[in-house]
Amino acid sequence: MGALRTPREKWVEEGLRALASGGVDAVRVEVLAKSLGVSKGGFYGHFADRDELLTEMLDAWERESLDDVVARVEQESGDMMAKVRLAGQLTFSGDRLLPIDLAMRDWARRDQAVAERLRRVDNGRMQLLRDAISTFCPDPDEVEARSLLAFCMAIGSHFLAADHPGRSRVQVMTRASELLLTRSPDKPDQ
Amino acid sequence: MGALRTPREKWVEEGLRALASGGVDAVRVEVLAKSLGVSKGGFYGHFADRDELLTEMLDAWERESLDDVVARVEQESGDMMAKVRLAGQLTFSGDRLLPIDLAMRDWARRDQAVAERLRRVDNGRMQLLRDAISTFCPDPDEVEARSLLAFCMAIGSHFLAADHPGRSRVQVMTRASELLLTRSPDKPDQ
DNA sequence: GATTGGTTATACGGTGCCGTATAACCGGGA
DNA sequence: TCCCGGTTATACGGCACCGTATAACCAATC
Repeated sequence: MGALRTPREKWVEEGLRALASGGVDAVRVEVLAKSLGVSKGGFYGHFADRDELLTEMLDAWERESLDDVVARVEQESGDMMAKVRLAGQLTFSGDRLLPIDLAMRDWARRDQAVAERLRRVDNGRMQLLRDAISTFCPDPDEVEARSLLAFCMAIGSHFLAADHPGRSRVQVMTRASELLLTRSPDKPDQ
Repeated sequence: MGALRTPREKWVEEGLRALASGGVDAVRVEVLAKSLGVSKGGFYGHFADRDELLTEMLDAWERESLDDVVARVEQESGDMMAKVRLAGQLTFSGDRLLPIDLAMRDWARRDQAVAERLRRVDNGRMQLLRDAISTFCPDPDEVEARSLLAFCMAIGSHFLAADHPGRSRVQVMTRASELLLTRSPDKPDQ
């Protein structure tokens, strides 16, 4: 029998790379073939059509950015806060997952199936935030609000183009994180 | 002389509509023509090529979502907080500007020229937030952090798919806004 | 080393889009 | 009314991509 010379995973991997750098519309099988140094002939041995590749990409991404991440986070020894930091590092730094994540979010706005996947992933991440913030914030409504703000910042900052005169973006984000992830002084009862 | 039957602005308008619902890659000359009930013949009388339409769309959007908005905001009679609310309403509610805004942000990630436009627009909006938050928050670093968080929430919430068990998204955002746009109790000096 | 099965290159028809060319159209000025 | 210039429809060649068909290929097995 012939061996798998460029297996399914190669196509998925290259597809995610194309998605990250050019959006869904940049995922073209003939383009991927050229990037892999291969003709598109073999593609249709692995996939029925382009759509099948796209859902395969969704599967791979969901697994990698949700299941794999929570697996690694759960065996983290530190406290809740350390777990959140680890999860953030795993998915939002490194040049691989972040651009894919952002592209997925734009894609999800126009495709219901993608939105569903994203919902699963985001719910997983939100739960991490809730657990961490709950350790110092007693009001569940405020926990939810802070979690949303933290998540929105992690994502939204990549979609913002504003400058911060005299400061760097990371400086501002560091300060913002302190506001969100730190016990605020007790409010005087009003 | 012949009259302008479907003038430049019509094409730009339809282009922005396509951008809003399908991203830049959905802005196709022949598609717009069909939407306008016209053949593409006339298009190339107004524009040299598709790129010229795209930059024209950028011009129109920048004008409408920055210049027009600040003009209307400046003649708002209320306090700073009211101005921010008005600006937010003008650009983030209504079904017109918001989807265009989101599409622009994704586009900007792959096109430097678009990123420049977005920067101008975002800087204008950030300044509104700074001015408003400064009225009750004395620490300029914290003003910057709160402004970033508020802006990130306004944008990022549209890219998040997470649920909030037992609450609605607007409820959580309302609570989050209170956290950001309201004086927090003085910290005990530590 | 011949067989065999999946894997691959190549060629093909079809489609959607770009930008050009050309001729028909049409309303205001002579 | 007749021209005239800009506006438009239509047709065209080109390109990129899809999915199919077919034959060459190649590694494992016999």
